[in-house]
Formats: sequence, C-alpha cells, structure tokens
Amino acid sequence: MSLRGRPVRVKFAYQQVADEIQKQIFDGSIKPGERLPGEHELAEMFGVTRSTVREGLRQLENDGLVHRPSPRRLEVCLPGTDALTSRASRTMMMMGVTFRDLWQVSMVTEPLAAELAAQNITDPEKVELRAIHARLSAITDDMLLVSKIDTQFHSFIAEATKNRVLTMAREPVSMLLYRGFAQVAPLAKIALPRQAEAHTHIVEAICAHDADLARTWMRRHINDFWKAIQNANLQDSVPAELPSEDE
Amino acid sequence: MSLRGRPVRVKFAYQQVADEIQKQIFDGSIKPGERLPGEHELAEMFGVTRSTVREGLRQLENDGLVHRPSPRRLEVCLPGTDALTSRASRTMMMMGVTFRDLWQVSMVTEPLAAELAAQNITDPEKVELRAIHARLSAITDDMLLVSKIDTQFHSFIAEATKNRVLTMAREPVSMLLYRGFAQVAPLAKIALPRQAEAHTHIVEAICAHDADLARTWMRRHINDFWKAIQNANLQDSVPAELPSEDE
DNA sequence: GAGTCGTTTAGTGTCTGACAGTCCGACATA
DNA sequence: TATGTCGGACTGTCAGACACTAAACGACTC
Repeated sequence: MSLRGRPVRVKFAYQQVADEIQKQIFDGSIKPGERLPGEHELAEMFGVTRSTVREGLRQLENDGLVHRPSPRRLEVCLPGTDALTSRASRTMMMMGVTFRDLWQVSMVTEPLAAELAAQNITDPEKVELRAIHARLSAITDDMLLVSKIDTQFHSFIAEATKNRVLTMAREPVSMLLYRGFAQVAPLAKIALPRQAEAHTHIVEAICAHDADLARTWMRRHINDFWKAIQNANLQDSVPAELPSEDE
Repeated sequence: MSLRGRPVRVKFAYQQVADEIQKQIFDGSIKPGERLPGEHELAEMFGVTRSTVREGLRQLENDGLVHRPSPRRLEVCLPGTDALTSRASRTMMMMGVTFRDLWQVSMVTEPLAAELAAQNITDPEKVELRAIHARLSAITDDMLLVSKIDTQFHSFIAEATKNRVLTMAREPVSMLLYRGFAQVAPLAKIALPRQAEAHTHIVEAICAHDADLARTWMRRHINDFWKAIQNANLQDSVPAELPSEDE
C-alpha cells in the first residue's frame, strides 16, 4: 500500500500574518491605495510582536502587494509587472540563457504583438507611437540611446495590444535583448537605415490597422536583429550585465 | 536652468545586508547548495543585530536565492522558476486577464515549443514523453485528471526544447489555462478523442524530429481548445481559483 | 563497520523593552 | 495662500532573553 504523507508545513507566525493580510487584500477588504495601520497597531491586532509583524510585512513588500513610498507610509497596491520582470530576467540570466533562446521567443511574441496592436491600438496611442518613432529616428550617433528607445518602442507596441499576458511574457525577454542590442549596437551602425525603414513600416501598418502587414514587418525586423547578433558572433553567449543603471 | 534632483534613497541596514549577500552569491563567492553561517554569526560579521539580519534574509528567501529546508538549514540556491510562475500567474489573475489573452499567447508559444522540441528532444525524453501520453490516453472519465496531465504534457514538451526563456514565458500561461481546462472539461468530454488524436500526432512528430508537422498539429490542438472555451462561452472571463490545491 | 538510538547543543522563532531619527499633520504666521 | 514651526507618532535598529526543536554527536547493538 502507499501511504500518502503530505508534508506538514509549520505555519510560523510571520507567515500567518502575511497570509492573513494578503487574504484581506485579495478578497477586497483592503483596497489598493489604502493605508495600512502602523506596525504597532498591527502587532496588537494579530497578537504578536512588532518584529514578527515586520517580517511578515517585508514579505508582502517583496511580493509587491504593499508599497512604502516613505518608511512612514505603508499602502496596499496591486502588484505591477516591474518587480516580476526584473526578477524574471535575473533568473534567466543566471540560468545562462543565450541570445538564441531570446531570439527564438521574440520571433513569435513580437510579430504577435504587432498583429494585436494593429487590431487594438487607440487613436491617442497612435500619436504616442509616432512620437516615439520620431524620437528614435532623430538619433543618429548615440547607439546606446537608440537601443534604449528601441526597447521602449517595442514595449509600447506590446501595451497597445491590451493583452497583459503578452506584455508580461515578453517584457523580461525584451529587457535582456536590450542588453544584447547595446552590445552589438556599436558594430551595427550600418544597419540603422534598415532598422529605421522597418520601424516606419511597422508604425504605419499598425496605425492603419493592417495586422498582417504589421506582423510581417515585425518579423523581418526581428530577423535583422538576429543577423546583427550573428555578425557579432553572440548567438550562444549570455547577456551581460550593463555597466551602470543611471537614468 | 534645470536643477536635476534625483530622489535620495536611503539604504537601510537590512537592505545592505541583503544586497551584500546577494552580491556574494552572484559573483560566486558562495556556491549554490552551500550553507550559510547562522544568524548570530552573520549579525556579527555585518555589525548589526540579529533582527536586522533576519529581515535581510527574509528578503533573500523571498527572492528565491536562499532556501530553508528546515529552520536550521539555510542554504544558497539558484532561483528556480516555481516561485516566479506562481507569482506571475497570480499577477495575471489579478490583472483580470481573459482566456482570450491566454489563448492568443499560447497560439504562438505552444507551436514554437513543439517545433523546438522536435529539434532538440533526446532519446530518454522521447520515452518519457510517450509515457506521459500513454498515461493520458488511459484516462477516460476523470476529466480533472485529464486536464492535469495535459498541462504536464505541454510543460514537458516545453522543457524538451532546452529553451529556458520559452519555458519560463509559457509556464504561468499554462498554469492559468489549466484552470480553464478544468472548467470546460466536463462539457468537453466529447472532444476527448479529437484531443487524443492530436496528442498522438504531436508525440510522433516530435519523436520523428519533424518540426513542421509538430508545429502544425500543436497549432490545431490549441485551436481545438479555444473552440471548447468558446462553446463554454468563457472567452472573456477570468480564470478562477481552483477549489482545492491538494497533493 | 554500518546502522540504530538517546543526548547534547547550537540556532531559530518569538518576545520584551528601548531609543534616536524622521516624517506627518496641524497649527501659527505673514 | 503659502511658508515656518512644533509636537507626536512611527519606523529602523538595537540589546537581551527564552522555549523549543532539529542537527550533530557519541553510545550502543548487530
């Protein structure tokens, strides 16, 4: 016979506190933006010490369920994607993903993004998309800035799809590719006109709600990027940390 | 003139502790699997109190960089994807993603997975894939179990691609779709033979390293699933929490 | 020697209590 | 209305303590 033994998980006090608060956030007892009571009060409510509450809060903070604009303010907030993307890309980096891996995925997500964006973009978004494109076109020398705005360009298209799943799935990939772009950029100055052309076509196709065309051009665009990576012989290398993270 | 004021960010002690340990993990000073000194010792090393160290450790624990099999053992570990996927799917759920969103993404990720799996699957993996398929085929009544094994089936294919980016990107999506599957399953019993057929073709194509065929069948398979969702009129609804999370 | 069984002990989880620095909100002032 | 001042509340950090448990250790059997 087989004895089914589920691991008895001991519930530590700080865990219970975190779970309880989390539950109240999920079921709507506490609404996003609302302030939480002070640690002292929380401690009294849960019948534990402030230290215990603190450890629980720290966990919620890491989960992105509460936010501390200043040490004094502790407010509930729905978890954004920021924390997730940075963690995801960090994990990918540590797992040793290669540019090839990133490219293979981008090769399907980016065209999809373009396609869906063409279907769902709003008029105000069109204006902004064109603005980003214009800003990108204006740069001719600072390749690092080019890669930065380019990443922004793609992210904006993804957001225009209104598909959060796609947004979340591609964001970490995009972040890592950005680093790759920054690495190959100096070598790829020659490809700039070609990139600009692709971008123009993508923007126009999306704004014209031509999903097929948008997808096609995006596909081409990503492929170009891949060729640049290959020229730099980076296919199987791992994205590196960027030197600085200043604005 | 423009006065540039970057927000002064105070580095709290527990943050510094966490950062320092994290840095030592990243640069390889501490290797995965190794044990960390006790809290008391760490406190002495960093010149802070145990409480402070604790808060820092809690953060690393949440990040998945250290692991506590029991309260006594504190060991370094490379962050797995488990914590990320559960967090990601939770976030998606709270953002109110619909089955349509999930399907749109799966429609590109799953065929890609099949394609790459066909290229990269190893012989031992073929055996296991067939085993999962057989296990799935044997079930005829328990639709909930079907959806569970089906999820496993797809995840296994994704792992066979050896592309960690794809694995990580699709896992949360798969998790949420699983819930959807569990919801429509009772209604979709009729579609079971069709699903079995698709699975068979997918398995054979992958094992024969026929990437195109694998992609095609996977595409068809996902489309079938979408039709089931439509029949249940769930396209724009949000995946619900499953009743229980036993074994 | 390998495996089993107590015993010891180090280390965690939690608590009490405290203090300095700081931020918030309100009040007063112009 | 906008600015200066002030008290109070609250956080981050500290020191020290205690119960309880799991890991390490040694004793004991085969």
